[in-house]
Amino acid sequence: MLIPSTTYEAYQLEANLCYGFVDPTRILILYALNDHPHNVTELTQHLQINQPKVSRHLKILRDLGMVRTTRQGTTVTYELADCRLIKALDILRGVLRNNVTNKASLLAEHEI
Amino acid sequence: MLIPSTTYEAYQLEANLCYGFVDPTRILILYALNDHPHNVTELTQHLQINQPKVSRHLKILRDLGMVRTTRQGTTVTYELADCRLIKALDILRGVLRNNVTNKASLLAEHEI
DNA sequence: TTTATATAAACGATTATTTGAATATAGAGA
DNA sequence: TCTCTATATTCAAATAATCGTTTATATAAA
Repeated sequence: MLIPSTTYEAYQLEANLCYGFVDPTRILILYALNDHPHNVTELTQHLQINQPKVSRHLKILRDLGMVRTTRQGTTVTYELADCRLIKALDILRGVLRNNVTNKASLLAEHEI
Repeated sequence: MLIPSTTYEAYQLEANLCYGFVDPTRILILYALNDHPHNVTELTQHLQINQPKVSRHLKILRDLGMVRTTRQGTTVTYELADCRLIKALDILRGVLRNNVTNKASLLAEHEI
C-alpha cells in the first residue's frame, strides 16, 4: 500500500489550514471571535496587541477561510467562519492537558 | 476585558502543539499510525519518503507527545499517542471541504 | 570483534515566517 | 476638497523550518 503523489497534495491542503493555528495571536483571535464578532479596534484593545499585527493575522485567517468580514462604513467586523474550528482547538487543548499531566506523573513516579 | 500576559503563554503552548499539524508529511504519518502502529522502515516504504525525512518528522511528533515509541531489537515502532488527534484532523478536513465547496459555488454564482 | 541493518542526528543551503515601524488606503463628515 | 478615523499593507531585519546528503549510533548476528 503506497501513497500516490496526489494524496500528498491533499494533505498539503489540510496542513495549510492548520497553519492558521500555529500562532498564539491567531488562536487568541479565533477564541475571541467565537465569543462574539469583533472589529479590528476591539480586538486590538482586547488582546493588547498593536493594530498592524492584528490586521496581519486577520488577513491570514481570512485567506484561510477561518473568518468572515462585514464592513459598516470604515469599521470592519470579523466573525468566526465555522464553529468547528473551536471544536478542533478544544480537542487539542484536551490533548495538551493530558500531555502535561502525563509528564507530571512521570516526574512524580521517578521522584524527581 | 483585557488578556493578561500569562494567557498568551498558555495559548503559545496550544500553538506549539498545532505545529505538529502544519506539515503534510506529519499528517500522513499521523493517519498512517492511526490505521495501525508502524516502524520507521514501514513508514518509509508506505509513504515513499526517504528515511531521514521520516525520522526527523517522527522526532517532532515525539517531542510534542503526539506519538509513542517501543523498541524491539533494532526496530522502533511508533504508535499514535492520542486518538483525539485524528478527531481534530478530521474536523479540520470537514472545514476544508466546506471552504472548497463555498469557493466553488461562489464561482458558479458569478458565472466565472 | 566484525559486519549488517535500523534508526537518529548533524550540516549547509534554501525558503518561509514574524515582527515593529512606517506608510498607504478607504470611507465619513465638515 | 480636506480631514479624521479605521483598517490594511509594505519594508527590512531577525528568526525559524525544511530539505537532501552525509554521518553517527545502537542492536543483533556471525
